[in-house]
Amino acid sequence: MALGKDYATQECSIARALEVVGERWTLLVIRDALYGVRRYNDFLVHLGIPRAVLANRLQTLTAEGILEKRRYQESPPRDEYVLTDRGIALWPALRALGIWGREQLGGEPMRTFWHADCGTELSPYGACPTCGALVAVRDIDMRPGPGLDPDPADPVSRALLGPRRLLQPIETEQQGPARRRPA
Amino acid sequence: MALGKDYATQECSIARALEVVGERWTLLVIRDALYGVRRYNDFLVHLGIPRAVLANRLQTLTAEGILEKRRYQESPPRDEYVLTDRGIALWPALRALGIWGREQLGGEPMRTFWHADCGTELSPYGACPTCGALVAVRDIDMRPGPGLDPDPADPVSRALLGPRRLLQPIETEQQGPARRRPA
DNA sequence: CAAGTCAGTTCATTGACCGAACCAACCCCG
DNA sequence: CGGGGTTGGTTCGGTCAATGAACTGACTTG
Repeated sequence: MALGKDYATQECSIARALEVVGERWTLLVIRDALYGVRRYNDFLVHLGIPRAVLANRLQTLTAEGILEKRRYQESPPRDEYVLTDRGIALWPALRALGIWGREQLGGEPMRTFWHADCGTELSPYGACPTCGALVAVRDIDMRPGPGLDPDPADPVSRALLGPRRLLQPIETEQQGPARRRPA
Repeated sequence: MALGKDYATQECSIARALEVVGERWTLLVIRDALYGVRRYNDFLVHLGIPRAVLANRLQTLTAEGILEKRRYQESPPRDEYVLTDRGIALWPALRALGIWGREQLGGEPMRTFWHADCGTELSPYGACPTCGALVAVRDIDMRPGPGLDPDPADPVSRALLGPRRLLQPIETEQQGPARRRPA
């Protein structure tokens, strides 16, 4: 949201959090990053966000220490954006929002979350009913739920069809340059 | 945020939740409502939100079934805005955001939350360590924390100084009409 | 009736978002 | 080397929302 001057005067941790991650699109970028999206173009097509806004959000989130920009190849220089611990710590907030959305706005669950170590589905607040303890984000398996309606035209959406570990990088088929077309 | 057309295409409960409560100021209005704020003017001065935006948000939230508009006196007709169950259900998401804000952005806790029945401070995810179970929002006591820096000019801020039950309506001193001034 | 409160609405200005176009670096193929 | 293609941006005009200040209208009290 970036309430600018007004949020700054708020005597509240919630307001300060929203000052950083409350802007339009920001939490969805972080959600995608948790799902394993790391590259500019993957965010772009999966979110349907305007290019300028995405560039702005990635820069802001990097400056806030929520994402880290990392060179992952040199030949054509390419960077990826990876969540830091500070970004990963937003998982409980995102999950709480998602649960509210499903319970209150109706619909089948789109994705379900499981403790990878023991195969139990997570409780609403992220604990494992079998183990009793909170589950680290890296130990969470995400599986498609009955309400999921993927977009076949979107490589990221396709990559998220199978069960996946959270934060595990998505491999969209690199289409490489200059492929001659069939016709 | 109200991503408008774009959020609608998102195959995700988080996006649908943000479509409803993600706009600027919206979550802060709901936070205040959880703290017991109910009246237009109290939201106005406590949040420092532009009047037009507040009116818009209250109307939207009422239409979404998150707030309920209620006539509480007739002589000058006055309405108050009270959280519905759907609105109260946002408490875990707001708490998760607040915890992230405090842990990641630094600072002392502004407010602490306790199980009213047994006097134990709540765990980060809203459970009572003593009783073991989740605590209903109405059974939560809010107490000022070390980081709280109240604004003496704001009646709501003053009313929130003492320990309070969540959702318990705030009584700002009704100043009534037409008071002659000291000078 | 004057003065003041509460809950808005109206309005001009500013800023953010949007979509499309454009650009630069690079890579491969012929 | 040139053409075509991809990635990751930036630039630009149009539009839409937020902001702050002023105004309205119902009401009440002195």
